Amino acid sequence: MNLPPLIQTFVLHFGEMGSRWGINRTVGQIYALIYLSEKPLNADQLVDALGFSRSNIAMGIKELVSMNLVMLRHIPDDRKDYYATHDDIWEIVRNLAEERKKREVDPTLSMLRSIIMDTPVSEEEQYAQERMREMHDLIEMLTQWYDDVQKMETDRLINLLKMGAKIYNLYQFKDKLTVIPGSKGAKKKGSHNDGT
Amino acid sequence: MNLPPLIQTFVLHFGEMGSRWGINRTVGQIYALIYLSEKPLNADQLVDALGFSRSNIAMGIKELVSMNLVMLRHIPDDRKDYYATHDDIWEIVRNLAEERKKREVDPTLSMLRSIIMDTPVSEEEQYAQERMREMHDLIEMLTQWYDDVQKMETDRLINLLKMGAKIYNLYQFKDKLTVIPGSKGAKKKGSHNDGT
DNA sequence: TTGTATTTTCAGTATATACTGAAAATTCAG
DNA sequence: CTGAATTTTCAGTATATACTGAAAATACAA
Repeated sequence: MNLPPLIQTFVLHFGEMGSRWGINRTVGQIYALIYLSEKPLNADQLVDALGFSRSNIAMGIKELVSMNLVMLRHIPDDRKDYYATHDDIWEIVRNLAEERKKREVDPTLSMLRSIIMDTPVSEEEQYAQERMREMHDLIEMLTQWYDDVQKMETDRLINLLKMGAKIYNLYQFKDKLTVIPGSKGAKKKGSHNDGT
Repeated sequence: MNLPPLIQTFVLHFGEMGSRWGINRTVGQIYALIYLSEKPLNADQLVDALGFSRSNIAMGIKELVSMNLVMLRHIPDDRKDYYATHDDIWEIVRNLAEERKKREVDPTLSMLRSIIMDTPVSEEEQYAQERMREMHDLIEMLTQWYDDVQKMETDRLINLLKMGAKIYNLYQFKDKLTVIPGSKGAKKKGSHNDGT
């Protein structure tokens, strides 16, 4: 590996963290390097820069493409495949979240759904099923929230994040608020939907 | 392994999902079984139920305790150590989130912090550093939001989640809202803090 | 103390995952 | 078509991680 020091530090870090994020070292390093590169990169450039075998790089790229974390690009008069990340880092976060949900949450949710349909045959199973139902309801609530947020445009989302917990201070007074007469599109007191 | 079918399905699922969640099979199964059990369990009961070696169970318990996912309990007139999960599932979610942040986010954030202090020596490094700064700012925004939310009491948090994206509809009208005179503790129009 | 119950550690082994090189498949210019 | 450039596949090998059994450490009743 022969990279500028700043870039090398970042690339190695992503390689090491890979295992904690559910990807392997190669995939982590490939992603890091593409993320930092202004221009799309091809497989040979990745081989040269990172020192993995051609086949390992190919597999890594394949995984990243399937996760929607890197995109195939073509350069005029060049037969090679080039790869780039999204320019918009928020798009990256959305894809990451989507990927994790698919891999880490959805299978559990469907397992829970089916299991809480079954009839418990003992005291012990009855308690266990109750615990599973709690978990199921909680995950469903969180994923519902996630779906709502996932739909928001980036700038709205940023505003919401910046508000942080303060948003709740607004929320808790919702029944005490009213609208200045004449404000276009504003809701009347009591006409809100509390989401239950 | 000899468990009631409902429980066995759940336990095996947690074992399989373990790798995707950054824990191993043993740890996943141990956690699942303790979570479903009404009473605290000791290491021998876990060995009998799951069929792993005593030492493997001990290591698994140790890891779960260090993650704050299971707690040591003692039963009168019994020298054995018993373990239980939190009754409150929201407490579990908080601990899980905290653990993931520590393992998956904090190291990257500190790497980024130090690297964006350095002086880039080339065009290439300059672009890379800009990308890193974007990532740093985004992660910092997300963790700030997370810290805010982490501090909230459970019932407030649930209300907030149930509101989902609808909260933003309230937020965007904040400047058009006023307070019914006499409402205790309510804020006046324009007196809010927009978090910037 | 001593002896027994219990937990923890750790070197060795098994299993799972990552990685490679060679060969096969695909793509596309001529 | 043909054949060179390029990508993909996959069996074999290397590396990393999980797991075990035996031995050491700890806890505590007598």
